Amino acid sequence: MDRRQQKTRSAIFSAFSDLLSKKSYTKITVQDIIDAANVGRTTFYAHFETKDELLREMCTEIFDHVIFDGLSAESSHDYSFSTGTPREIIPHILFHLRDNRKNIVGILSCESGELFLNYFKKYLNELISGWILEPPAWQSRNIPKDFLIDHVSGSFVNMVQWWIRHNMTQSPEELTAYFLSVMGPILTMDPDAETQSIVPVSRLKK
Amino acid sequence: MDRRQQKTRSAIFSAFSDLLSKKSYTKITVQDIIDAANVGRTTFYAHFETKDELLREMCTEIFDHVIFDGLSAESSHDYSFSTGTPREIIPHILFHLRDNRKNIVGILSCESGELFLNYFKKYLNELISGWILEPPAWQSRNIPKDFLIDHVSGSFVNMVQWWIRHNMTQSPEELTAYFLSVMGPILTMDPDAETQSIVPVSRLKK
DNA sequence: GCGTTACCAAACATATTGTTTGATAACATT
DNA sequence: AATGTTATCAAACAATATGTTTGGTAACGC
Repeated sequence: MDRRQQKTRSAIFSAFSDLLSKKSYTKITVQDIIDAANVGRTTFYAHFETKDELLREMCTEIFDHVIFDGLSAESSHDYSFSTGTPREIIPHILFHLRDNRKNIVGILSCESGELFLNYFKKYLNELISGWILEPPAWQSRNIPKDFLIDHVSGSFVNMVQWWIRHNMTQSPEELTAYFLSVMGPILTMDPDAETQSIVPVSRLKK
Repeated sequence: MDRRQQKTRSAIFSAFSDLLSKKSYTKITVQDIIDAANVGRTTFYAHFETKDELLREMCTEIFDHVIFDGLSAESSHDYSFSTGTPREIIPHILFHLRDNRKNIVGILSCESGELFLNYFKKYLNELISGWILEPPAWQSRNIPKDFLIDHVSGSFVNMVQWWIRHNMTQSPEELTAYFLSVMGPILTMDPDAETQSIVPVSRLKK
């Protein structure tokens, strides 16, 4: 890809990210972005059709290259997430989120964060659907599986929002413990399931 | 209040609600609302300073007069929610939501629903904070109480979204059962707690 | 070095916003 | 029923945002 394109693209992303930390998405105009990124009007529209598409692409970029790339690169060559338990993967994702807080917090901490989190949730659904305990247990209670998936991914992004509101002071491990606790027996792919659902706290506090 | 004001106000609310079911909040212009409500430009701005304020007021109105009025009117004269268990109150709220689906679905089913749901969540927090099991059980795991409250209310609005995506086909009781199940032992104000919480993991594993 | 391509400023038509005007009619009050 | 008040309206307004077109410049890949 042409270096000029890359430069422009990242200038726009960066400017947009900055603006999002100051203003709500709705109030940001294309003109604002153009000014902040210091690019020509024509150039902006050559890259993105609308402001909405800019947001969408930025979300995709962050999740693809920042969060999940790290995952697949470190754990194995498998690009899917079938390897790894929630207990391993969750803190991993949280670490990456915290590492990229500069890029992410601006987007999440304002009104527009909701849009971003929707994309996040969609990404997570694929991952999480493999974590839900299969038929015998939960299905037998006639709770639809897609309800459970939606509950787990919704709870996850909800937790991330909570984390950010608290300035990410908790450690990823701590947060993972919270999460697995409130998920209770829904997630049971974890080999050591009995330590998972409850209590590790004694160990945590040491 | 002047009848003309009421008429205008509800005309705007109604028009806005209709528009929200067709377009995303961002794409709706004040002009659209004015045209749909068939009111003068000046009139709109006499009622609402901005489109955002219109949304905010509409949310407040719905939650105040539609959802929670019904609650306090039927259960007791107590305006707070300290009476009643989650098992009683949750289906109650869900009923009211479904009764008013015409007003609500439009707001929730599109992108702008996120804004609305944020208001919803704030309303719920007060109610839910009374439902969280106190110290002995959950607190001892060192999970912050505000995390739990946020998790419960977040899960609730998440569920409502899921419900709407499924055209509210499930009954409020069914949905309540789902909810209490996934909440597990977090909510234990319910007298008959054993049927409420999930399950006895031992039973699960059989 | 050459052809391609991204970039830019400037100007453009169109649409939206929020305000001001002055006139009309519905309203509450007596 | 008369009166003073107030909500409504259309029309016009300036200011701003959107998205497109133009033609010229400079960086790029090969």
